[in-house]
Amino acid sequence: MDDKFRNHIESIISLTDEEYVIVSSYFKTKSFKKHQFMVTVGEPAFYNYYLVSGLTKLVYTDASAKEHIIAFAMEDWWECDYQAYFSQIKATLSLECLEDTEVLCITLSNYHELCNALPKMERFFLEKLKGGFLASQGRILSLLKTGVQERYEQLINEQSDLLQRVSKTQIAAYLGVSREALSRLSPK
Amino acid sequence: MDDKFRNHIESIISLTDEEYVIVSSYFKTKSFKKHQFMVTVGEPAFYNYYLVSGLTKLVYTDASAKEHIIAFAMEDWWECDYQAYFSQIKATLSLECLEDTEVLCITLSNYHELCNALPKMERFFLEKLKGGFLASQGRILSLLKTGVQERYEQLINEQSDLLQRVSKTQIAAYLGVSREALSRLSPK
DNA sequence: CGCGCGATTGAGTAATTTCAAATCTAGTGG
DNA sequence: CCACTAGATTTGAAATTACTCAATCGCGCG
Repeated sequence: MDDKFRNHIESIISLTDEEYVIVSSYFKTKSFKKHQFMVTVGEPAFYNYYLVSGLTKLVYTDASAKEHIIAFAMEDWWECDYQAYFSQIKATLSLECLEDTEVLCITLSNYHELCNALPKMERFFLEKLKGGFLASQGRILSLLKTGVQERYEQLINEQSDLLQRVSKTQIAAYLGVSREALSRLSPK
Repeated sequence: MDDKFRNHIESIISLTDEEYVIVSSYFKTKSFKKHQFMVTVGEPAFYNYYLVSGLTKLVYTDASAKEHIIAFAMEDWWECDYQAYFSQIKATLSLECLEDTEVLCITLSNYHELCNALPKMERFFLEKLKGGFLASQGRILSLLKTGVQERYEQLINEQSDLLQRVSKTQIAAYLGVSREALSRLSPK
């Protein structure tokens, strides 16, 4: 049933059947419907989520109710308000489903216990964190390079799958421009 | 001599004297003068640097020779073109000294060997990566919240030390606005 | 058919960039 | 102590870009 998850982990470290059973035991399965919130602003972020399927957006809603999308997450990605999760404080970001979504999730204390029980999982999480860090730095760079046009084209090239699953309003909130400005760019 | 470095590590994991000797043996000391490059675009990023003292900027220079500052790094920070370092490809970012800088540095292969020799160092690096990831996500958010004014005020509050050591031209390149626009903001 | 949502278009306004010139500051040598 | 220079900062003004608010278009669904 969770072959996908096992493959995901084994792309970084190898596991025996017994070890995989141990790993699995620390996770819980959940499902969410489109428009449901996996993390809600003002509430604790109990879980770190591995997306088995579906699509979510990690959002900051500012004082004037405008949404800013920090990241999309889909199949095989991990997502969460990590600031809130790791510090066990209330979430300032929301994680909302844009499609029906299946996840495996783990609490922070289970995460620590799992790393104790199976230290090599620490290497796995380190690699994931590394990936997240590099992706974030790349995004900072693309936001600084100012050219909205360029950012949009880069998105078209590198994440064309996203464009088919997400409204342009969401894309605009991700690129950091108004939906009208996005609409006036290059050949659709 | 390296008490500072030891304290830095021991703020996350504890080390015996012998262990600290092992750790140290994987690092090399270097010093750079103001305006020297610790990482140069087009060359491999051989080292990950721990800054003992000094100040550096991590920069992307775009096609029109405009500089975009991804991050500043100072005492007790780690910095490097991580994309290039971890993938062992040529750097697309430069790391330049804004002041004379003393570092401890480690190659990628030494990093791997160190983690094998002393697995708990993996937890240390994981924590550092976590810090970098959270900082990057915070920066993405502050770039999306658009208000340049707000970004500048946030910088004044949270990094007032930086303002005294860095020119406004650099600050502007970090905030993502022209130096003229920055100059026209709030009461200096 | 008509409703509702997303995308587009239009027009006026606000913010930012660009280029140029003026000002300021710190360090140097007379 | 003063003049001089180089670099950084500020100011000015025009041009560009993006935002906001409003209206319209397009399409799927009940």
